[in-house]
Amino acid sequence: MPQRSQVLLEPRKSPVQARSAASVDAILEATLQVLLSAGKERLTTTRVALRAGVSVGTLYQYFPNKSALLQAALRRHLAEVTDAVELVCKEQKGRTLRQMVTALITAFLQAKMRDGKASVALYSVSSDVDGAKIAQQMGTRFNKAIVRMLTTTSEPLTTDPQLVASMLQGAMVGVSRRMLESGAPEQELDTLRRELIFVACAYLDACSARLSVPVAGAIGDADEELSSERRAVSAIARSVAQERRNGQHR
Amino acid sequence: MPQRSQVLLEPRKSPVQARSAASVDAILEATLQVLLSAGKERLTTTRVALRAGVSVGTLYQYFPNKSALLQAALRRHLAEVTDAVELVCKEQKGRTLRQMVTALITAFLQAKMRDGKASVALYSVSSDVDGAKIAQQMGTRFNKAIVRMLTTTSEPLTTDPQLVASMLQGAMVGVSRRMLESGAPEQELDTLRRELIFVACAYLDACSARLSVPVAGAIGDADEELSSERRAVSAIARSVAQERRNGQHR
DNA sequence: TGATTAGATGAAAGAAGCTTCAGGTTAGGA
DNA sequence: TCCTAACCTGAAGCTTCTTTCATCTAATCA
Repeated sequence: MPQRSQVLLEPRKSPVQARSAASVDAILEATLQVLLSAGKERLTTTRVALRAGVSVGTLYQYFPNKSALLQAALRRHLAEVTDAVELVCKEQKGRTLRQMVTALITAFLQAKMRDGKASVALYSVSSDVDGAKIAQQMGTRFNKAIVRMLTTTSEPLTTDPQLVASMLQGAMVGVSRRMLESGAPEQELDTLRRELIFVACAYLDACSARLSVPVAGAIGDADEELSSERRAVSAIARSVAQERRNGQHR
Repeated sequence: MPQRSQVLLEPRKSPVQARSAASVDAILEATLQVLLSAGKERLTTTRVALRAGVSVGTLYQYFPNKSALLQAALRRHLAEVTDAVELVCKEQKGRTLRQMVTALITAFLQAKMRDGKASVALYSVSSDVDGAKIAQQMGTRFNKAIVRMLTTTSEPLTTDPQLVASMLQGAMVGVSRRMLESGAPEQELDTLRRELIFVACAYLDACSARLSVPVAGAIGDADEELSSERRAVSAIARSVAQERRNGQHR
């Protein structure tokens, strides 16, 4: 198995007639199915072709090698999730931070769970195949979308939006992955979703208050741990005042 | 390549004399080195043996197959991190929630970064090899340690500790993974660590206040998003009062 | 309808690495 | 010192999958 060093090559030949477009789609779909039913170990190009109702030769007409095939499948899946995220981020511009993260988290988890099994199956594939690179690309789009959204709020978000986005993204991806790999996703989903929103809200509340409070964390000898605690305290104090002003959101 | 369905088989033969124990260690060490220098694709049992200064035959005397070898290497690495976490969790019993998470996050990141490159390299391997199973085992130990720690606090943590632990763990693992795969871990490390602590503190503050506030989230028609927002608000309100009482922690 | 291009086929070549095993070497007790 | 068990060696067998390519069929257009 000559598995040579693969670059991210797209289809050798782009579909011109309708039937070939159908083939490409069937092959990609079959890839997922085989991954789910047979597992990564038993996924062979011949088997995928068989499942797709074509011959291996046809498969190799559109994908230069096995790696490219898996990449395409992975990219397709991740793109779905990322698209969903970008969409909500666009929709939520100008809203309150809480509305933003609530919508964001809900949309993310929904997209991710939409085909949760596929997600898990693809995790196992992403390590070959330069999956990290693809995941990172999506991660970047993800991140940028969040940042763009965050910067449209009228609330005083005094922390680097980039950093805030990293935290949110890390927590979301981390928790969802943990859930997916735990075997019983559906049951925990709603609990985890609510709690994740809660975490995000608590964090953002604290963020939008941080530096707004007079001096606090800037002065003094404080070791870093105390300093970070202080920041949180300030955050909370400030947040209450603001909450009172708003009354309600949405 | 007969890569047959592998169970988690440990060494075929346990080292009796000193030299063989040394061999096993050298082999495990070499596995990591080859993984780092050559990458997963080029990791062959022969190459590992060569690097370890033994012959393939010797390798197969202690590991029934390639898979078992990789499993052992992965397990060894994850155990280091988990051990570190269990240790801090034990040390921090009885302290304040903030002290707990500060120590926890610091220790976790330190252990994880201690050999960050190995972490990343092993990510790529964990998908073959039933790595998920191993990771999950460690995840469970991780989780239990946190829960045990959390339940020793005197502060009013009104949320299911299991759930809190899941959030903390998800966020920690998610953020650290994101960082490790970003390519430039060292630079972001400190910023992310501080912020992660900040997130955790904000969350815990909110948690320990949640239900302590009279009724709030229990009554009413509120759709779930508003409800979760309300909980956060309550949390914050309550937290301020408490902060004032304490003055300082640690 | 004939020519031309797109698309499909699948047997078989080739590769590459895992694993074995028959035979050598070393250590340590009697 | 001798013997036995532990340990080590590495060439070669074996398996399995990827990928090719010569050939065939279907669509499109003049």
